[in-house]
Amino acid sequence: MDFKNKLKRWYSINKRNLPWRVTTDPYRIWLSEIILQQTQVKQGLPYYKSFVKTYPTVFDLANANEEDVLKLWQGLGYYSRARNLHATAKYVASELNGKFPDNYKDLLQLKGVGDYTASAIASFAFNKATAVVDGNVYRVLSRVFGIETPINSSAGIKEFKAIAQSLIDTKDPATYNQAIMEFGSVQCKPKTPDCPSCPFNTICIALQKGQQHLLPVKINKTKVKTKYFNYLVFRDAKGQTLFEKRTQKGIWKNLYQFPLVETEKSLNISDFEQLDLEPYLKDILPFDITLYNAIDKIHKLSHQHLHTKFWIIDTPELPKKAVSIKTIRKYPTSVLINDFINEFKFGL
DNA sequence: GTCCGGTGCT
DNA sequence: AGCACCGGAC
Repeated sequence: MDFKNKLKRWYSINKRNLPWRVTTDPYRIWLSEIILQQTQVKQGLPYYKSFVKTYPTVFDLANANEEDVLKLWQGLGYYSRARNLHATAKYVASELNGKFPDNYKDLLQLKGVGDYTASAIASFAFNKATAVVDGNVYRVLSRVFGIETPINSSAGIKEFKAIAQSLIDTKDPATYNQAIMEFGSVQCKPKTPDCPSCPFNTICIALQKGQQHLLPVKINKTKVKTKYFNYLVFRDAKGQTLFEKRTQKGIWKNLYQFPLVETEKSLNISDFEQLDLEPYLKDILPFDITLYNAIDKIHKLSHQHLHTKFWIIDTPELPKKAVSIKTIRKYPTSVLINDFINEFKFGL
């Protein structure tokens, strides 16, 4: 049996009864698809019901106040969906006589309708053979066929769309589309796929390799944050400095560093003098401050760019916890601090 | 805490 | 291509 027939057999046994699956009314299908974007069935279902009840037709929704629509949407999140929903209802009601477009290309023009939703409505309401590709489809196809192209790359988006389209049942595209998404949602789940009972467990490439959890591949898009670090490099008459353990979680936990002040932006000397350094300087007076590096030293980590300044603070006497500068190389520290120590040499 | 997920905008 | 938008599951 081929992929689509196995899938449809699985679906006929395992499908949930959901109200948008027993209608071909484009309005209700569109409404359900907008609600279900970025939203699980369990969370979206009560909203779907209340929208259908409050606004049984696209004209009812078009005639509503935006505030009332937003109120009904309250709690679902991504509120631009509700604003787009209302705008599209008004457009369909007034410009299209209440008739939704019946094909992928025209559906795509509607506000709030992207590639997935246009394909979904075209197939569910108009029986067009346009394959849907949502998060479930990416997961199922990448695992069953062992496709490692990142799903959030332009190559991956094209590749998965083409594969989905090649697998679709052209005789009954609506059922096929429902089936593959339901399968991804119920059986081929992100964290705990039920492989032992899976109809594809004899052909699934990911299962053969034991790599279900590694697929689909996503490019790490952890955005790089810019942070501004100011290290306070104290020196006293006895050749001591303050060097302390970084105990907070995150980078460099349990490594040693000079006292650190993180700021919102890069500081010049007068900014620095405005800072409230009370917690660092309460036992330390008088002092003289100079900036070691006028240009920020930029230290790059995978997810952070640290713009760093080293402030040299001379003072006659430091508190008891101060350590001899001669000993600081013995402490574990970051490359950033180590490079500074090697470069600055503390005038030695 | 981290992961998950479509569309619109730039 | 990168980011903003939100709430829930785990």
